[in-house]
Amino acid sequence: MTHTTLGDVARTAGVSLATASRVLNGSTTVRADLREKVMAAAEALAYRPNAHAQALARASSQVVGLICHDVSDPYFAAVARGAMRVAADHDLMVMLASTFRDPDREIAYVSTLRAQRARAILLAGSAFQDPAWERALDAELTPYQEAGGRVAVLSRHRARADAVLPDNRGGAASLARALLGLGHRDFAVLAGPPALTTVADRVRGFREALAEAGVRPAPDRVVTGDLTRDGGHAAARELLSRGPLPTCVFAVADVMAIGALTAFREAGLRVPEDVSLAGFDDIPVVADLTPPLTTVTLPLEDLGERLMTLALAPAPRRRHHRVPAEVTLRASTAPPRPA
Amino acid sequence: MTHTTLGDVARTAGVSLATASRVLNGSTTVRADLREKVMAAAEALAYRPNAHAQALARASSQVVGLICHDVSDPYFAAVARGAMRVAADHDLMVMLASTFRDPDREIAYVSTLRAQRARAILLAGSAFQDPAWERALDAELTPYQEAGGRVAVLSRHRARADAVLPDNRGGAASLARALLGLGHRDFAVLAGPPALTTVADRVRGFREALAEAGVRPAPDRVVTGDLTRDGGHAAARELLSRGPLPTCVFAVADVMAIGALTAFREAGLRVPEDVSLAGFDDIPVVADLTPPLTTVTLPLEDLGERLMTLALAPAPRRRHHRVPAEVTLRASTAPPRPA
DNA sequence: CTGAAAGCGCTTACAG
DNA sequence: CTGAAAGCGCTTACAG
Repeated sequence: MTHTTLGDVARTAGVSLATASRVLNGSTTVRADLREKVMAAAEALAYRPNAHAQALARASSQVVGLICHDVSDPYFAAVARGAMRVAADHDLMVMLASTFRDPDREIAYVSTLRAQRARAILLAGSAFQDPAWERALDAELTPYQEAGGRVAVLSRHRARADAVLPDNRGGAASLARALLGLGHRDFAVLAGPPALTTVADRVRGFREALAEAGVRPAPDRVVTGDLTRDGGHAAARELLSRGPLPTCVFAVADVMAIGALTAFREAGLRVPEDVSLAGFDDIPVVADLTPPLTTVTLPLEDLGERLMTLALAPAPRRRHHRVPAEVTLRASTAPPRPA
Repeated sequence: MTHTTLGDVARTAGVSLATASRVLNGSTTVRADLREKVMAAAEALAYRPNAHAQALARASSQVVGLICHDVSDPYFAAVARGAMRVAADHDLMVMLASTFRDPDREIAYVSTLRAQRARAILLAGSAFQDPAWERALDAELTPYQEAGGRVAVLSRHRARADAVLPDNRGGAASLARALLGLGHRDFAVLAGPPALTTVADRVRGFREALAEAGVRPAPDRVVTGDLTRDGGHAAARELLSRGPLPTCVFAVADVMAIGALTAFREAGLRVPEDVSLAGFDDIPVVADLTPPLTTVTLPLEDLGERLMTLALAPAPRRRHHRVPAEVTLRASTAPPRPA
């Protein structure tokens, strides 16, 4: 890679490196004729300053890192969109990484982003409830932060960092109450990997609210699957194989609910006539499903915007932005059919 | 940002910069005891080499740029996923940019990626059919390529670069033939911005195949909208307002078809009983819609993988990977109701 | 206002 | 095998 350098520009403009640098950085203290020459030379040579050299000389970079579990998951796609919008407003580039829910890979990416001297590192994926992982993550984050790096996390993490905290537990509880309100007493839960804080919080909130009403789903009515469309599909099939269907099914994420919806249809079951179905997140497409999905609405793009904004505006102490999660009732849930 | 430096490591290990560098780069020519000391020091200091300094010294960087129109569009999300997977295999980080279909922003991002000395720049978004834009893009791409940068584009571009070319025109033609085969003669098209090559190619292929059968949709049956869910929703409403519905509607992208499907349902129309509907792309969710959507299948993740692979494996001359597009018939299309 | 020079944090011939 | 030194492409006090 032999790109044009500042030296080339200075030479063809007949000025010193310093002057060329000043012009290109918008300093106003340069004589007009020299400025012209430098601009012309840069233009003629299609010059672009080497961002690495600038980062080194200025000891600051124009990149920010965003780590998520999977960009192609609509939840993260929406969060990334919001975060990238804010980054663009600040003339920052974002390095995006997908861990595919591999804890080790998450840590490796943080390390890489640290090497890149990213201005900030955003952890958009749910944390893993695993002390060893937390320690390893901390071992990367701490030196990064001590060196001036900024960290912001989405959802509950143990990391000492600014955080955007969607009310997963409260949202799930509200949903449970709404479903109880429709008359349901017989529930199943399609859960994701319990090691993920987000999953744990949602399951917990849902169970707690049911318990308040004296309702407890049987253990075999809580099915674990991948936090994906296919995971939801498989979990729903597993549920069907375990015996009589409950009147209402809660999938801890919309992507799982989508898979479940199709599994139910394939089994000849109608939603909500035969079984009510609810999800969580309110990713864009669920309102276009048939029936439109009842879910817990999170302002996804907004979450991403806040996350980036938090990371970019240093504060004396840690900040926690709690974000309410609201139940959105749609046609996929209805009162249970009288037995 | 004052991170630990190689100098710190060398000092605490009691060796020279060169030796420390060698150990950390895996050189085998370093005495075992010194190697140990260096490793220990690096570990103790939580040292991470400065990627900018490395890029400068080695004249090569570990990043590759990916420019798309909108990460939160499932089409790009899937393409990005594939591209990122390949990047991860090569230990490369990807800088992701969304242009939101703003031609100027696209060029600005190419320029920024050039400044980052990205190893490769991938243009995943459809090109704009606009000579001024093409010139401006070329003005960025040419110096980048001359300096050794690699460029790969997805879908038809005029740029002199490696290309992955989904058969948009052929796929749309095949779809048209399949729909004619069902008995349809009365079509509408929900089209995106005609300045996009992808849109132009799909509309053209569809029209050509209809023409071969002596069928021509009336001009007011071709409605233009944004290439989004909302754009499809609006276009479908506009179509409805223009008079009697055709028997079959082709949306040039699945995201538009999703919006159209909901618009039809809101209007009390049943798909496919009252109107058949088909899309293009086969983004993951369309198989879970009710009815599942007939569409033209593109191997989206694969597209992204190929794009990245192409960019990473330099070749003596330009390569064009043509990717077939296959019709996938699902329940959203059916023979027209006898009049 | 302008330029020579030092420095950012690495890598890598080149000596020894 | 190891180290001193030059160099990567910039920026920015410091002189003048």
